[in-house]
Amino acid sequence: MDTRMKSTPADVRQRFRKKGLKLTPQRYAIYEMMIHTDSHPTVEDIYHAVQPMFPMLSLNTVYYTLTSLKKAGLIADVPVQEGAARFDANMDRHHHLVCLGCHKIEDLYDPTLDQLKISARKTNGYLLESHRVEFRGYCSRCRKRRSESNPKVA
Amino acid sequence: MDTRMKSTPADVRQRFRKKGLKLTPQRYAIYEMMIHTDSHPTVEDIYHAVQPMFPMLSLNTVYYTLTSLKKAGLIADVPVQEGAARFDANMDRHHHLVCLGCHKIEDLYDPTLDQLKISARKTNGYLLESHRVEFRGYCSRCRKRRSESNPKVA
DNA sequence: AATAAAAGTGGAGTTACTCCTGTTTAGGAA
DNA sequence: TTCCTAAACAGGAGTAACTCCACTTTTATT
Repeated sequence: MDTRMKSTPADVRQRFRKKGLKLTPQRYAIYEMMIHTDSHPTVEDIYHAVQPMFPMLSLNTVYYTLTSLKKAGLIADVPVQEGAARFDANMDRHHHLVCLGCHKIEDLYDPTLDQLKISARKTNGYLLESHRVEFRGYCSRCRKRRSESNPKVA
Repeated sequence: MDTRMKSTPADVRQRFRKKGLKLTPQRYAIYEMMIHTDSHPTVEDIYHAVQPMFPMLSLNTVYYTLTSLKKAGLIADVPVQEGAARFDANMDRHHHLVCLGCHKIEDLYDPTLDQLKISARKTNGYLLESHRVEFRGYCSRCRKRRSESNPKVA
């Protein structure tokens, strides 16, 4: 179900090579970190996770690396209303569940959503490439916090 | 189909009152402008459209007004990957068609998309409030521009 | 007409990037 | 194995898009 599971160092090396990306220690660490989380981290999150291994790491390098990985199609970014950009190394077809309270983003796998179509008439002349579905609400923790301060909300 | 059509000045006055919003000339002009466009304008777009009528208008007022209108549920913002936030005074249920070339956003009405559901098991404990669907591609103008410079793309 | 809360203004401050310059390094070629 | 060049890295400066603050003005109510 998830391509991230079968990413040995050799897999990563080959994947980078195929895209013409050089494999530097910093870049490898950033990509590794992203592959092993499903938290949709921000640039800051990634920087703080990787910086201990590379004390001289520049925030700039994180930005540059994310841009390179995105161009190569190895990661994607998740559009959000609030705050900093969020990134995702899970390139399998999926959608998102977004918490309106804590801004947590969870993955949602649903083949029905993958197959959504709209009639040609409604595409308005667009050549469609993809679509995404986002469900919004409150995660269980935020629900609890909200119902404690305001018993009216479920 | 579109609540924006039946917004006379009296309607707007009443709508504001109901939400406890004072009706100032600046605020009225901003809301009016938003009601009469389907371009999903940015803060800058709104400022430039309204400022000629109010030479002393502060960009800050536009931000403050948009925040107030959003809190009151009279407008919504559209999450986008690139650039500044986009706003929408069309509060009817609808989805969006986003151009990857020029970042134009068009409205998409489709009852099937409105009624999407996911199984309780997949909601992961979330209390869902809403969902949105975004179709991405290239609008007719960007398609033409792209096919001129690169005949391989449709 | 008086009043209080809300709204408007301009300026300073902050966040999240983005650009620039110079240095280092990966990976292919000699 | 060393050499070479494009790619990648680091640090600093610069910018866009807000956000906050202090003060003034206006709205809607009494």
